[in-house]
Amino acid sequence: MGNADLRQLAVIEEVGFDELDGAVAVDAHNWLYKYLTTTVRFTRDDAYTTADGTEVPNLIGVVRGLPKFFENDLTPVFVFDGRVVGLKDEEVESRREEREKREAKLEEAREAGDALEVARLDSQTQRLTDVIHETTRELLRLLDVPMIEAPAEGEAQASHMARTDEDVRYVGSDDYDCLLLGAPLTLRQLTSTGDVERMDFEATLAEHDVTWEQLVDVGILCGTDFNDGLPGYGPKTALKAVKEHGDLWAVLDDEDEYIDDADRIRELFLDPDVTDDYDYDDDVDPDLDAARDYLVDDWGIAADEIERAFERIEESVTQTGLDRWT
DNA sequence: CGGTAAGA
DNA sequence: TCTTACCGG
Repeated sequence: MGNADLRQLAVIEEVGFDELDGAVAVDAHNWLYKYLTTTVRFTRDDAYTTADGTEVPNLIGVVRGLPKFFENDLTPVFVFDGRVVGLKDEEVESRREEREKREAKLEEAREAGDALEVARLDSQTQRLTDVIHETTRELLRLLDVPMIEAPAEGEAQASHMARTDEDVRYVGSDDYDCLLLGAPLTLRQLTSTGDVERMDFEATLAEHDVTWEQLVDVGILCGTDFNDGLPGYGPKTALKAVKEHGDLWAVLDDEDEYIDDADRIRELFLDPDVTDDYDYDDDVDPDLDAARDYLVDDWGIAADEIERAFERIEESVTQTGLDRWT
C-alpha cells in the first residue's frame, strides 16, 4: 500500500544544486509538510506560537526555505491544492480511524502527564491548518514568489506544468506519484541541506522498457493512495506481470482479481484534472520590508529568527536577478 | 516516507 | 530475493 514501492523502479540520480536552473513547480502541500516535520522542531513551540496560541511554524519555515531556491538559480512556483479529489470511502474511513487512534494516544499521554509526548502528537494532528495555508500565501505574495492554484491535486498540476510549460523544468516534490503523473524530472529532498535527488520519468520507462500506461498499471498493482493493490504484489512482481500480460486488465484477468474503480484510478494519473489557465511572473521582486513587518508586527515573530533569511533573499534576488529566463 | 526486522 | 508490517519523524 505504498507509493514508496516505486522507488525501487525509479531512475533517481543525486545532483548538486549547481547543475540545476530554471523554474520548478513546487507541490506546496508536500513542501510545507516536509518543512514543518523536519526543520521545525516540536520541542521549540515557543518560537512558532503566537501569544494567543496560534501555531504558525510555517512563517519561519517558508522564509528560511526560500533562499535555497534563489541562491541556486531556481525559481519556485508554488502550486497549491484545489478541491480534494477521488478519495474512496475506504480511504476516508481509514483516515478517520488513523485520526481517532492518534487522538486516543494523545488523551493517554495527557493523562500520563507526558508533556513532550503531548507536544509531539499535537504537532502531528495539527499540521497544515487553514491558518498555515493562509499565512503562507500572504507571505509568498509579499515576497512576490509565483503561486498557482490547482483545480484539484497540486502534484498533478505541477506535473502537468513540467510536461507542457517549457519554462518549467522540474516538479519539486518528494512524492513518487509524480512519476505516475508523467513529470519529466522531479526534484526530491528540496527541503534538506544535502544533495537533491532528480527522478527521471523517461529514463525510468526506458530502464524497464514499459510505456507510461504500463508504469501506472504497475503502480496500481502495488497500491496507490486510491487503491490497496494486490496481496503479494510489490514492485518486482507487478512489473513482471504487467510486462508479461501487457496491461492491468490482462493481469487482473489472469489472476482472477478485481480492483474497484481501476479505470478511474488510471485516469487520475494519465489524465488528471489540471488547467492551462494560469500565469505567473518569474521576475521576483519581493517587498522585504512589508514581509518583515508582516512576520514581526502581525505575527510577533522574533526579528532575529528571520533576519539572516531575509539577508540571503535580498542578496540572491538582487544579485542574480531571477528574470533571466523570461 | 525511510529504515528495518521478520517471514515467505 | 521479495513482500509485509511497524515505528519514528
